[in-house]
Amino acid sequence: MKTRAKETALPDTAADAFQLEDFLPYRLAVASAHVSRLFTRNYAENFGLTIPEWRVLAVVGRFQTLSPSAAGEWTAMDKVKVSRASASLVSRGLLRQSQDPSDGRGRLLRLTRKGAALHAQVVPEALALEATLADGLSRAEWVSLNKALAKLNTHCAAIAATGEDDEE
Amino acid sequence: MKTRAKETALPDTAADAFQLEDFLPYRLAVASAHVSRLFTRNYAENFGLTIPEWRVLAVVGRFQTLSPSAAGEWTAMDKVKVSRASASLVSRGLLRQSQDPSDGRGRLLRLTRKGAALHAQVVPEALALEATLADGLSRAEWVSLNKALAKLNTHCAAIAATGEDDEE
DNA sequence: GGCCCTTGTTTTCATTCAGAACTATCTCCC
DNA sequence: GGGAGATAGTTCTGAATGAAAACAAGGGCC
Repeated sequence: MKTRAKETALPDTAADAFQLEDFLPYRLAVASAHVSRLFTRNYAENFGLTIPEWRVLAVVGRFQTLSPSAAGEWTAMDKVKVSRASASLVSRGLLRQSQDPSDGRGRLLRLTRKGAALHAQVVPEALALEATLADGLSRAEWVSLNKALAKLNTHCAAIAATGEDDEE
Repeated sequence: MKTRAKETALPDTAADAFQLEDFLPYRLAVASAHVSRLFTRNYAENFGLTIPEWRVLAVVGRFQTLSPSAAGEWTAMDKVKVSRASASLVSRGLLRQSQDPSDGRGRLLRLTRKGAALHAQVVPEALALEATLADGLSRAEWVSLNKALAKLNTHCAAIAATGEDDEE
């Protein structure tokens, strides 16, 4: 455009006009990083929890009893991450892990009394932080953001699935 | 106390009902991780670029000449990340770094011919991948997602700013 | 019983990140 | 003009994260 004559005369005007800040993956990554940092700090400072630990706590608190693999599905974490997070929670007396009586390989996760108390304390806090975020948007925007993200997630999962098939 | 009653008005009932998958920070983190992985793979396999490198490339390509600190602002990265990314780009002959004649501390980033060629090649690819993501949503959903994320970003920045003031 | 699958834990190695230290330069102000 | 302090960038450090594979222990099916 302006200095086009100086350097290359390539037909890449589209590339020159590219604005990173309007690029959805960028926006998404930045938003997620912002929000994650907000939550990480809050969980770490007030409860000594990492995000994986918080997720396991949340999902076990919801289902009372859960296998690690089921926890992994609900929290979108792989088994390694679930294993580490629950080991940490167990070591702090927040979670109890027992054998699955119906399957020798399986384990069952369950909150201790202490873990349940923490859960009851953390959830409202998380919702409050979420509400703080929601304050920046109108109700309609908030709802549509949630819907769009949910849809994007399923769409990404679909893309990733087809990608795996193609590879190799 | 498993499912003692369907609904009691106690605070911990709210905690029991908490669904991680409807929690916006969770949705956002999962979506961002999905999308980031998609792009990371693509950039790495096809162009040998990491995401920070791609961001620097994009923003320098747009402004022709840019200081590292300005690049950091445009890419939402700290100076350390910019420094590493540009060092890597320089070492591969994609970027040139020179002294700022008006300030001995400052540097100026600028694409080499090779870097400009890569830029012209990567941007359409990125837009194509973005379009693939957009395919999963209606046009209106896509637009509102973008708007909502932009708004969320500015709101987060505001929250973080006030947080910093309070601390210590 | 033998073979292969699944569940879950642990290890390893490379990458990543936040924080702080460090170099060099500029600006302000005495 | 010369220090104190701020700023631009780079480098270093230790912790966290990730992917991938090794490993242990059971289960299911022939």
